[in-house]
Amino acid sequence: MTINTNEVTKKERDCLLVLSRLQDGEFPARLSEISRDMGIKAPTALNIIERLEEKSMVERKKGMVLLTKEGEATVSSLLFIHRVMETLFVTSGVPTDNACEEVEKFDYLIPVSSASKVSKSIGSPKMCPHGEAIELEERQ
Amino acid sequence: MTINTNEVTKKERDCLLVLSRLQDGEFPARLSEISRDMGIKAPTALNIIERLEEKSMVERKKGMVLLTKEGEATVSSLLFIHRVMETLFVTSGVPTDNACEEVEKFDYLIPVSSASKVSKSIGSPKMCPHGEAIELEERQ
DNA sequence: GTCATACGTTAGTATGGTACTAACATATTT
DNA sequence: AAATATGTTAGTACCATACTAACGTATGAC
Repeated sequence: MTINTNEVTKKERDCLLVLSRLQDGEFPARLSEISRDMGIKAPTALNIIERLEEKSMVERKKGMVLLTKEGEATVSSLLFIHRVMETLFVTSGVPTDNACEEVEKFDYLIPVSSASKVSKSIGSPKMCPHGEAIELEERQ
Repeated sequence: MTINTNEVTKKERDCLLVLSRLQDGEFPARLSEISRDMGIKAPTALNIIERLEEKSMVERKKGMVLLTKEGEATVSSLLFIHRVMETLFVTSGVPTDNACEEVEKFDYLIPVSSASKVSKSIGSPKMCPHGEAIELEERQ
């Protein structure tokens, strides 16, 4: 499977991550929850979700919004890239909260292959500053 | 003076760098040259230049397009950030040409303060992979 | 069973960034 | 004077982002 970062916009990226977080909870994500979490109105969120659907990253079934395999792979890449860059920033002296905010503005523009190389060169950290695992599910 | 990266769009960034390169030549930059260099039509380039003018980064005098002090400070920041990230990528194993292409997609979104910290943490390199100096004119 | 609330959806509109063509104005060069 | 280059204006277009208003559907309260 192709790892498809770089094919999403900033808000699509944000939506994918919200979706991934919600999907880990008890119930599947619903539009109202997504829009609330993203701080945008339902029609705007729907618009983003429909674009993600066209990109085969999301499926909808009876009001539930679900990540596809492709969507999950993209989330996995995005999280990996985000955490690598965040770790780089924090170990360089950027305060953790700043690092997170700053990195989310550009992480989705970095190829996973390059983030992977950067990760190795900073010692393949296993944890990001928030204590989340740094790992990549699929590799090509 | 405030260093104002993060206040430009991708094309404004590109335009500033083209402007900086042209300004180092014999003659001041002209619209036709800028649009040729950027690979876009004159009206599109003019539109970008007008936005940069509103941001006080550019001035126009009799068809000449000139960077203001603020514009030059922004270019200086942008080049610094670009070269730091490019160096990081290349020393991590990303081929030089790829690194340049990839980094220009997101360098303008990184705060100079963070790039500065990353620079120190990778040993304050003096040269980027293209042999250009890595330095910052103004610091706050 | 009806009413209210929540939710999803559609339509319409708006703004900003990027991009074009066509047309025109102005200046320089031949 | 005509041709060429350059800059400018107007009009249009597309995408991403965002909103409101309105409508349909469903679910739970009473």
